[in-house]
Amino acid sequence: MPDGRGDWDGELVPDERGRAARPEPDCPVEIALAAVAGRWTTLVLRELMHGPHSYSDLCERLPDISAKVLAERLRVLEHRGLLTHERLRGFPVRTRYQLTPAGQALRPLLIELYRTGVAVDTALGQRTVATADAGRASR
Amino acid sequence: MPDGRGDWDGELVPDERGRAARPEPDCPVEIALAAVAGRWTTLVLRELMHGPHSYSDLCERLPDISAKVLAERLRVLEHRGLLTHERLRGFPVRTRYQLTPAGQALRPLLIELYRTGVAVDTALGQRTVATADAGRASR
DNA sequence: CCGCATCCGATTGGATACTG
DNA sequence: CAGTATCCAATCGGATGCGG
Repeated sequence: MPDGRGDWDGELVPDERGRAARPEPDCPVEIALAAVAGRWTTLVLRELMHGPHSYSDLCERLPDISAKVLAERLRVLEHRGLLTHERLRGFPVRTRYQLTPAGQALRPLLIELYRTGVAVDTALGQRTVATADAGRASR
Repeated sequence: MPDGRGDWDGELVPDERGRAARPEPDCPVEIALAAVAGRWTTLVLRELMHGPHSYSDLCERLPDISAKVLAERLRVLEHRGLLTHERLRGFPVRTRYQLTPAGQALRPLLIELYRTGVAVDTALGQRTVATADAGRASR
């Protein structure tokens, strides 16, 4: 075996890029994680998933995000090719943020994140009942 | 509408917990993100997905992770109920880290992260080609 | 073998104030 | 309306060294 390990799980690690021994930026898992990383990012993506929005649209729908962080998230998402922005002429000025196909490709991931969160929650609930003292190791 | 919005996407936001206007710790998406958050975390999970491992097993398979970070990841994952550890008697001492059912519930998410990373990559490749054309045509 | 303690540079995200 | 600029406290992750 090239990497000295023959016990890879083909479902979990379908090809060579998933066998990295360290976090590599070109590993698909890292690419996906980077796309949704950072506080507020998934919420911004959620809003953009149902169509283009202006900056102030996003501010309204996410009232507690600061201008700095929102601008930063949009900048990074654009830099990664996940969205584009377009300045619309007229007054007042508006900007239209819109997901690219690459950005829309994140939709199944958001759905899976939600589903997994529910599944973990459920499993923890079961565990609390099943092994009532297993989770109290930390302090 | 309770929240003044009737345009929620039922696939993306199946229930009330996904409609938060801010990152809430009890939102399923946040729960799942928290589980895989942090550098090295998905790699540690990947290793534990195919069975229990000792601390030094993990060190060997992830040679570049520092002891501090590995211990920290294991501590947090345990605190979240995603794994358990068990000290095995004998010499030398060994510790057995093992995923709980809640931890195993992360498997589909890891698979989806990989799949999404590939999809984003592919879409970006397409876009480079597509916008290269569009750019020539429109500009 | 299995970690924890400490130090430290870098990054993060929030608050506030200001501009085209 | 759509952001930028600056400051700041908190967290993160890596390195090193030590203890059970």
